[in-house]
Amino acid sequence: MNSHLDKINDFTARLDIETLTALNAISVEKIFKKGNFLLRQDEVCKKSYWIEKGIARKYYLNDGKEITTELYFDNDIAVSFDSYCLQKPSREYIQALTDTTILQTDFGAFQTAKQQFPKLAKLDLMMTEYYAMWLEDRLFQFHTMDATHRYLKLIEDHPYIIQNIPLTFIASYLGISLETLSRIRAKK
Amino acid sequence: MNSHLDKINDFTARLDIETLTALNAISVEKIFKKGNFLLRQDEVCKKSYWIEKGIARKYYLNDGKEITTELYFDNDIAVSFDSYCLQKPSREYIQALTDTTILQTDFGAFQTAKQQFPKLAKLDLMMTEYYAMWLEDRLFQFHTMDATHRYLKLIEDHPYIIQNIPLTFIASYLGISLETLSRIRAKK
DNA sequence: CGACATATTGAGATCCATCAACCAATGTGG
DNA sequence: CCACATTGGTTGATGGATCTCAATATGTCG
Repeated sequence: MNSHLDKINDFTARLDIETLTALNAISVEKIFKKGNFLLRQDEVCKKSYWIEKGIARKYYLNDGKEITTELYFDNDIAVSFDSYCLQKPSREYIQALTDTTILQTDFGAFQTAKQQFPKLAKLDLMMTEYYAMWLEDRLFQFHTMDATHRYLKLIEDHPYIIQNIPLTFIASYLGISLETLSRIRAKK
Repeated sequence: MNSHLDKINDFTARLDIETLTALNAISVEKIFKKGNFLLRQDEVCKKSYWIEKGIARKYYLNDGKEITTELYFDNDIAVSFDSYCLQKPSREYIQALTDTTILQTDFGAFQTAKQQFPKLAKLDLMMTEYYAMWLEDRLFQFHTMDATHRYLKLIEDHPYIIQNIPLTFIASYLGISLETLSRIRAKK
């Protein structure tokens, strides 16, 4: 799985200066304070957000309850995927959980840049593929693992997660109740 | 969600003759008998399979038990995604559930063709995006709906499914046991 | 210190899996 | 054309995992 991420990193590391310059030209650094929103429901996701430093989460409301769909750390890229691809209103919120430094890239400008710099188009495809594989893996976990195993897998992959993120968000990310998560943690 | 599929159909409908000819040149029609495998575990998925007519499923083995991850009908495209993208051995099987006519396209030839015909590259991205959105939606269902609602959603989206596919596969696709599915059906 | 968010713990209810028996339709070999 | 196996589906009893509601505890920060 991570071999694809390696491929992406390798690919970006080898980008020629012209392509990199073009990418920089359409990107802006921004800082979001803890609790602030990079994106809200019903807004169109017009930027991709590269998390330089900090923690963020993506979530939506279902029956008034927040369901966390993704957690972001350093070097992750955050978008509300269908809103970004289709440029339609987002069902999801993206929120900074700590003070977070972000490099945001404009959707429209990126589409234009892709036409001039084919490597950016290639990069776009690779990142989309990576996201699809990540989703497949997450689905696999929901399909085959119970709450305890999903939790163990999560802290195995991201040990630092428990120090930095409130349990409520982790529980909802794992698709279990806060109470169940608390009990799982009490046991082991 | 389906607006993206519309976009794809619209896009393919408008492809120029040169691009279409190139695509045809690297595609072959094949027929698989009911029960036969388009792809087995540990093989590399070197083709994409466009289902012209018939039904197929994708599944993997977990603890010796089959878990169905996707069901395919007319005009769906089947691949074992990570095996196809990374050209590494597949965890998944793809199997014809009826006699099935398929247009298969070679991975390597398609990569080459993409360089010559940018519209194929665009198409590749669009289809990958569509798959990611489909996965997001499926994850959403696992996250928010119980067995009954997942079943009702499935027959709402694909009413013909129950006439054509054994309950065992549908149950495992929904992430529930055969018995539970049977009881759900008995009720409503 | 007080106040509000965050986490733990307990008890009961609910969903669903598992195991096992059973049934109906279909196919096959003798 | 019958005896029997196979496949696909149903039904019942039981237990385990997890949710919900509610009470209590622990933080954390003004």
